[in-house]
Amino acid sequence: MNSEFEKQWAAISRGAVDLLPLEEFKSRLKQSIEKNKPLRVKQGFDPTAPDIHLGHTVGIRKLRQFQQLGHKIVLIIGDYTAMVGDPSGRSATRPQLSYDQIMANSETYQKQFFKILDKSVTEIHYNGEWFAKMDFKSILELAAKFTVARILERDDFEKRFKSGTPISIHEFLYPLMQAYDSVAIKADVEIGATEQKFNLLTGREIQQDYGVEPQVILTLPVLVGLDGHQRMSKSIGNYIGIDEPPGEIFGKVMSIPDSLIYSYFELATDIPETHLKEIKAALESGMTNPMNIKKELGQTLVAQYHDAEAARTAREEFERVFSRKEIPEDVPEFDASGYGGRIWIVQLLEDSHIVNSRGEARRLIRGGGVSIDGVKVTDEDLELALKNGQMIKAGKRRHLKIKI
RNA sequence: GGAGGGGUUCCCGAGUGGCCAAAGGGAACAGACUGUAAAUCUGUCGGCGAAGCCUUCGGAGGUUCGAAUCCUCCCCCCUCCA
Repeated sequence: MNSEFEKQWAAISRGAVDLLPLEEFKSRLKQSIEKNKPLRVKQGFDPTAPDIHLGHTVGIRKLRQFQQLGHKIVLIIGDYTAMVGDPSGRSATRPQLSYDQIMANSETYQKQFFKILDKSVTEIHYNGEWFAKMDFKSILELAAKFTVARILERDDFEKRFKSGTPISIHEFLYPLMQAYDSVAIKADVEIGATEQKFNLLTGREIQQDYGVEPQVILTLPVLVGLDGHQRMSKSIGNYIGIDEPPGEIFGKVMSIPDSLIYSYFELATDIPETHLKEIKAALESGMTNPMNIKKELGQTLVAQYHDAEAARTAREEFERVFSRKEIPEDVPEFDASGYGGRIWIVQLLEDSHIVNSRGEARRLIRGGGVSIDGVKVTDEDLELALKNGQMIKAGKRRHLKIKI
């Protein structure tokens, strides 16, 4: 029994930043093992965008570990909280989404969750299940359980308040809603990123107010996005979606700053501990070209969300197109048969939607970014004699094959 | 309700009558280089076959030869007081 606890504790605490309150957490786990009663482990996701990205997977992968240890995972799809938008870590109010948009997103969310989690043993709830039924009186009761001073303890609110950035009342409700989710599903454990700590702890207090045994909490590091500074987020656009095509995932991985390589391995992949150590050593020694380690990261992630074959292809494709500057495998064709054999290059770029405007086409040409069959275009007035199979390249990623 | 301060291009932010398609930074895109769609450096960064013209500085009117800049009304945000 004791060794079972040690085993579980090691798995659970790996990679975690905070386990609070620590002793309570341990005893809850012990009890669960002794009584053979799985812990109810909760995490909420607001379907504010159609994609689950690598940042989400940090938590989801932790959930899977719990699941593999036999605990009960309870996913909350925050259809109601999404209408507020979690202000955590944000410096401005989120735009409010329409309900239809939210529902459409939650569809894709569910599909993507179960790329990682085992659907058959996962409990899933929309928080609209309870919030839609709440009347105003119940909302007042909930709101009365917390004070403005307490909520202003939260760093992001405090900053906004002090700097005079608007905070709407409904944003104050967010932590209470998330906390109430824990009441509704009787969570034993709630997990989230470190920036969620306040919300998670609020859950404890509100649960007690409603006579439910308070949850313990587990926080995980925030995954930094492609830009290397801000947290990975859909709204910032610095993310890798797990549903993206192999080439996209691989390419985006290659675009992260070298400094992020290790944390991506640590937080977003399944590689064993021993290999993780090797990677750390390799990065620190400077003996290995970080590019190669990054390629391995890209391949690992593609394999994780597609398969090993796709990963290999993505890598080969990347090496072909970007390292050797050759032509990619699949180039979109453009039917240019209607031009009578000749076309102004700028017009061609615009008509094929490879650029957004003629101005952009001109600029690209001036900057030396356009080539035809490998020959750089220097004249923006060029009247191109069209040939079947001609390859047009605009910038490093946009290719076009002429079809007549 | 009162007093004051604001709303500028994707974002932040400068600009208070012509030199403003609007400084600077960020993002983005491109080029060079390379060890990568890293880093670094350089360039571009509203639209138009490019000449000038058109659209843009919260909205609608107005003053003026000329308005992001001045006036009027309206909308929105912030601060302090009540």
